[in-house]
Amino acid sequence: MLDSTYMPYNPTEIEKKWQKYWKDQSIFTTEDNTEKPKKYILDMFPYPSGSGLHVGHPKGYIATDIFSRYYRMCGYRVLHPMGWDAFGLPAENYAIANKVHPRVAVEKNVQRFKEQLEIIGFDYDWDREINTTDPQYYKWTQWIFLQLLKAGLAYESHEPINWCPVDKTGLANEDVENGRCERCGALVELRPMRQWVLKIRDYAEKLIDGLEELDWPHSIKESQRNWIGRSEGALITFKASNIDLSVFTTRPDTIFGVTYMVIAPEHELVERLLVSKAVKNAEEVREYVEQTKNKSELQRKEDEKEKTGVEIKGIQITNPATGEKVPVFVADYVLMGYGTGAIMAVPAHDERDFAFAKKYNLPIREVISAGELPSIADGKLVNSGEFNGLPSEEAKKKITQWLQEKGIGEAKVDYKLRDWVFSRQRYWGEPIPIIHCETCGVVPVPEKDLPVELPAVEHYEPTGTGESPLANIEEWVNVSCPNCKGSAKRETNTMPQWAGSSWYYLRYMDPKNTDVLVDKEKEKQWMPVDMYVGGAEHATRHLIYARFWHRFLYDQGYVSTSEPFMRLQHVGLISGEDGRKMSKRWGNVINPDDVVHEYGADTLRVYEMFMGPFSSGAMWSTASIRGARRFLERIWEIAEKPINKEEVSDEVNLALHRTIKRVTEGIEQFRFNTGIAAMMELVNVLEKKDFSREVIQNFILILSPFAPHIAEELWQKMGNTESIAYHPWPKYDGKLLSEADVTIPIQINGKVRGELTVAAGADQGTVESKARELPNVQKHLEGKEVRKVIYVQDRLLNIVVS
RNA sequence: GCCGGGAUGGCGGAAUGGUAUACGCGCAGCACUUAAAAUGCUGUGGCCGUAAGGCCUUGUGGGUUCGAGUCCCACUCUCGGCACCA
Repeated sequence: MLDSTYMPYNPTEIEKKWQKYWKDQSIFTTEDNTEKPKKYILDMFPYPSGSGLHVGHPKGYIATDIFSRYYRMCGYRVLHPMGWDAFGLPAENYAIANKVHPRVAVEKNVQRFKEQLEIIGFDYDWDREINTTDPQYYKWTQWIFLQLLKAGLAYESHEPINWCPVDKTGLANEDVENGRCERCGALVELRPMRQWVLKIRDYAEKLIDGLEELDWPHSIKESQRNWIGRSEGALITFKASNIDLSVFTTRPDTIFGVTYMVIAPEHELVERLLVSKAVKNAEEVREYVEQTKNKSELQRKEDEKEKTGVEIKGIQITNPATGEKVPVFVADYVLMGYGTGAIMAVPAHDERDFAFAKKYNLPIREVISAGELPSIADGKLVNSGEFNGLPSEEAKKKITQWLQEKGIGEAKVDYKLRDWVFSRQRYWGEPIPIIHCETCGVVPVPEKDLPVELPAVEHYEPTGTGESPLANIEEWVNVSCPNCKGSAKRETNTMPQWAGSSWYYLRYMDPKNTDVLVDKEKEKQWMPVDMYVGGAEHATRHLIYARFWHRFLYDQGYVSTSEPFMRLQHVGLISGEDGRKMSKRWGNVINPDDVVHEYGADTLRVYEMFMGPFSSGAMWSTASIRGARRFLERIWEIAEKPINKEEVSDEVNLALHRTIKRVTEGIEQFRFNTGIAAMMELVNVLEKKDFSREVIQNFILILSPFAPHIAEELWQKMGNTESIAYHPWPKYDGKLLSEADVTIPIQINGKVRGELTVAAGADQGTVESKARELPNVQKHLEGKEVRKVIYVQDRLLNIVVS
């Protein structure tokens, strides 16, 4: 019978109690003690949308919470902060839809998010909370932009860019998915516009090389490599009497197969040729160029199958390899955005050129022997003069060298990565700190005048004209030039949502000291981030942009590490019970507040970590969450059991140490599901066996990162007066584990016919003779000849018979 | 099309080349209850068998090995990323 002090498990009560205790006692204030080793554990900070959190959002935060609590107990000083990525279109659109100022909406949403996070019992140091929309924060976002400008990495461009007609703003390449706006799904148009652009391409090589040293998921590294898209090839200049045409190719070995050339319609050379009078069909060409201009990116992609183009008659270019004169086409299957915007066409060895050549009856000359045409594979060269017989690989080098000697070619590495279109024609973002002066031109705002604050306005809806709503605020726009004091206007474009998140991890190290980007000492104490956790959708946006800015700041000497995030883990999405993405639209949203009220925060935490591998997606299951609650209730009951023994049985002790090992490894490797399974197995043992005080104490310690409230409560009930959060993590006894008896299978011809429990390290003779005594083994050996005996110590015995 | 994952009971999933199906959910039977819920106990991959035990089983087909979910080859399906990228 349970004694009179027995209380049933009541999470509502104890969770409130411990959350208040942690707050009142500042338990999770970041430690300054630099004697301790550090761990910087970071979540991708959310942006506070109007709809609040659903149960999928906290999954990553639960993981970093467990991770940080674990390392704190292991004696590390831990930095585990949280903040708000509050600029950007969603916040602004929400504000417009609900007719409130974005600042007001953000404040309200932050409040709501914070409440939702707090009831889950996270160990965030809220003294370090940051918000990208705080002028003291974005002052430094603007400052970084000025440093990029100073370093020649920011420039104004008037090239056509992606324009979203619904969101009424320009977009970066990364914001376009299959020709549609990533955010709203509208078809993206091409618009020539004045834009601020960052030269991320200059960092392509460094961004690829830097991936080497990172402990990131393979898939993310591959995505980034893919996105940056490095290819090695040659830059070759083709000459005609009046023009030079420069092309990039990865297949210089096919140069003898060039039978025509193609220029993208947007190529500036087209216009130059048309005015030169050498062109006989200028009208026709001009018409084609006009036609393609009106095609959107998407239309161009849809037209993929049917290649179109028009020959520029009267112009011929000499193939330097053959000496042959070849025609020149304008065709939109050649993109202005990659390489030089012009290609040497090798129809025999390129599928696109092949299709085009077929359609326009152009010669197709095989120069690589590699099967049926068009063949894109490497092979041996044919029809290639002195290079005949060489394999492609070697020919690429030799031909490039030969072209170089002739002064018309060189080896060249090119990238798919586009420069970063950095301006948005919207209100809710960091103003770009630039002043346009009538006499001095582009003038950076002096650093002492930062931040350039976003003015308070009544109307912040997008204008749709390609100008930011800020352009209408005359008293803000009109300023005097910092150089000549003459009349000047502010830049009215704002920065993209990704700006503030490209350096926020630096601000957490010293959030109050906004006089510097980051304190040098503090930066050295904490960087790099040891564990970064967030969604996979950021693979080619945030994670590339942040690496780019960080690498730039490193090159400029502002930070001490070349990479910001050493280890990265992905959160797998939680979908609704119907298997669909959790969304209002499907009515399948599960609110974490409701789960906490019904089952408790500890149950939510344990359940989400137990659902499956951390980076895999999982479906929410209201039926399954009961299992997590039962697990905690059983622990509660076990802790109520009177302690009968101070001496521990070997069996229980072994079970405990096995569990400590598995939980320890589970946390370090982000395999929380198997860690929890290990603890469940221990519960199964402790329910049936007597155990000492030490056993249950150690169990509560390893449970505490997962279910901190119940752990603190039980810890206190056992007479401890200090928070469990800083109690040393138990160590498992490796010797105990390796010396324990082992049960090994006895196989005959690889089939299990029995098992034996023997002392660890038992020798073959002992095991074999014991095995031969087993009746079932004898039965299977009868009348058979033993050919071979395989013995793996502590693992198995396999008798091979014929 | 190219690049990268993945496929294990009714379900989520576990397994350094060494007893496949741990742990949980669900389900069934039993106990408690007037009853239900909750809780506890027992069972739970398939087939044969009263049992002991046997045979089969990790998407498909081959291979390496004493031994393969795990390694190799070919394929099917599936999920992500990229895609007229020269």
